[in-house]
Amino acid sequence: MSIAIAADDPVQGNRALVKRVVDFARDHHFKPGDRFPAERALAEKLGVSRNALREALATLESLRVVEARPNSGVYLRRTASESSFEAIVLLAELGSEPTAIEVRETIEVRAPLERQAIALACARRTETDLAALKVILHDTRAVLAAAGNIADCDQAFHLALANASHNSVLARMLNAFYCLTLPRRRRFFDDPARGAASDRGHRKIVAAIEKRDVAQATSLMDRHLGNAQVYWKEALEGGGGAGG
Amino acid sequence: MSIAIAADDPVQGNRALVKRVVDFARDHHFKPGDRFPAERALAEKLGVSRNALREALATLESLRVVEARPNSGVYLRRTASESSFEAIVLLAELGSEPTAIEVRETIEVRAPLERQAIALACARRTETDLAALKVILHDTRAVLAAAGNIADCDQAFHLALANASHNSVLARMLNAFYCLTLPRRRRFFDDPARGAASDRGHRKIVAAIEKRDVAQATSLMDRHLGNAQVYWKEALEGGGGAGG
DNA sequence: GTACCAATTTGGTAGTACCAATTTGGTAGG
DNA sequence: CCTACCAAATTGGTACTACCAAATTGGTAC
Repeated sequence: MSIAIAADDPVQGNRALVKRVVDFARDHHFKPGDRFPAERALAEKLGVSRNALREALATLESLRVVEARPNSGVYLRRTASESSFEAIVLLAELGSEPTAIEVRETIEVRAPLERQAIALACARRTETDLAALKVILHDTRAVLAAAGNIADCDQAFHLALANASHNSVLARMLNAFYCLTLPRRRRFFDDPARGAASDRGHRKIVAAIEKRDVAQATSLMDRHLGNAQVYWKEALEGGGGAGG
Repeated sequence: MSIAIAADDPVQGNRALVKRVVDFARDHHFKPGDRFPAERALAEKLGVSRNALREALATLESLRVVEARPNSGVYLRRTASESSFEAIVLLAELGSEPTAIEVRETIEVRAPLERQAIALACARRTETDLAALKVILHDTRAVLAAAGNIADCDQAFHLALANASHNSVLARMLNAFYCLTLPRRRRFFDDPARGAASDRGHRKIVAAIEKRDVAQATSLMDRHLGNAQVYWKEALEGGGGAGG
């Protein structure tokens, strides 16, 4: 198990144009159901070719943020809940930090998912899964010894946990959460003490998974996530970040 | 609260092309990390313009199914867990029924999300939320009286429940689940008896939410989802569908 | 064997043209 | 005055060509 995640691109290609289109809607105080200017006009206004704009619109349509009606126009979706969770992830990758509300909502959803993941992992984890988790713990200790930032290790740990649940849907969702919060987590782990505390929690969790002790593992995860939630709430008023 | 959901298009526009690109990878036994033919070559092979192909690739890239590397090529993402959950939803909308494994995994994820939604709904539901739920119950009874299919009512009910949780991230995810399973649910509710049983469960749940009784509401939801799971499992061997 | 350069290949972008369906606006007929 | 009808304009959908910059490739000169 390597530590290669999805989030890597520094706002490039048509991603930047996607952001500009979203910004256009925001700047013009678009409400759900509102219509965008015609493709030709919008392309000229944004200073790009119609092709490039259409690729951006295709992206936004696949995320159910907009809806293109032939011979009519491109419309903002009627409700936010219609659009995809991935839309938030995309915007986050684009540099738009999630709002305080989105962070709260994300925490509320992540907790039961992580709880389910660890419960399934206890039941289904293989020796390979266990070995992968232990390798990450080993790597984490190495980074901590060098007083480094363990954000990547932390992400790898939780992703390995999700994989150990042998539920790819769950893994996809949790991976999206990690991509969403990676920048904040990186800042959070600038404090090595937090990294060490997180690492201790991880080790206990791995031990519980090794014993297949569902009750203890979920209990440990609840505590682990509880710590994270406290930090997130601080971050929402102050300036820090959150851990996992 | 109307009953307007996202899933409506019968495979149109560039969605069809997206499916063809995915099918291309499947037919050629692509493995994670494999490279697609160059855009110009692939466009010709699929009999479409490079523009149309690029729009399809933009869609697949936003769903993290493929990755385009400039001056190199378009590659299938290394792992399935890297790609977005929305990718499954998109493919489902395209007509690719989810596999048995995906159905099992979906159930395992949906349950804790639905549980969280109802818990939050008990705490946060407004009178408006409650009224919306009751309107849907009323509509459902009307459909049942006409021996109709309550799949849309069922979806509206669970979506209203998600909205009552006042967590848009949760609502987005649950909405994705409903879009994913709508065709099967529609077949499931061809049997009016199942519709009536589902309706009874919904009414009890609304009563519990009205009393803000979290324990009872979650208990009722567990039972409600438990019924659905049984039917899903039957559907995986037999031919039916599942309810919610 | 090595260093270097030119041709090819790649995704990224722009521009133009056309199609089909819809909307719009005016006009002829009642 | 209203209706019915038709033509022009608008819209998203598609195709084709051309060019760019970066990377790869292959051969050549040293």
